[in-house]
Amino acid sequence: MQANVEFKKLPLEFYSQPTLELAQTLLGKILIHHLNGYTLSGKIVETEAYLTPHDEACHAYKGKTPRNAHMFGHPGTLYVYFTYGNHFMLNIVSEPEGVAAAVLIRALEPFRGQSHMKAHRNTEKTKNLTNGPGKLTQALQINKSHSGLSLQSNTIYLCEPEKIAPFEIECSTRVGITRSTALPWRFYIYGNPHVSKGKPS
DNA sequence: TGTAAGATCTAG
DNA sequence: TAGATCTTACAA
Repeated sequence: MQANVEFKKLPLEFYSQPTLELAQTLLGKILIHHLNGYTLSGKIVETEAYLTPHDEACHAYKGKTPRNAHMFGHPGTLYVYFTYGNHFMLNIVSEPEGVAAAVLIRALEPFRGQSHMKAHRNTEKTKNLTNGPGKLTQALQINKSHSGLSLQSNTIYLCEPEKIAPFEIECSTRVGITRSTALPWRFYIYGNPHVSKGKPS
């Protein structure tokens, strides 16, 4: 008997939709990471879209570099990068190969493996585990070595939740950037307590 | 080889 | 509210 069949892995074609639509449809999906024999998972509650060629805030706006190469890859690939000396950012690559676009996962609602997440984050507050892009990668132990990994792998992947509670999608300007700040490409589940404290203008 | 900037977080 | 922290990119 397989007890672990309650979730259905999202097919590759799911990631082929336009980036702005993908950023919205990713809300409510379950992100799963199998690590050292246990499972860490959470529901996506906040995303941001980054899309060339019109987005100056996108890492690949000035062209392809070794750092952002995965952003040009297949849809459904992970793009993880390191910033501010301390933090990894988790992105899901979208658009056909050769087009630089990705959706940043900004916040999760913790689901499985919360005790492990608390240990990774060195905190006891569930609310403080994954309510920010740097926090969720620390809680789920995601780092640069995962960049370029396919979401069809059995290590990290996305699933459709068994029951989908109705929710309202809210959009706003993006957080923490200095260029293209007017684009309303941040999406989150309205009223969810795990959404990060963004300061949209 | 040197310098500046950055999709953040935490403590005070 | 400001500082920590270090990788990446770019110019000389």
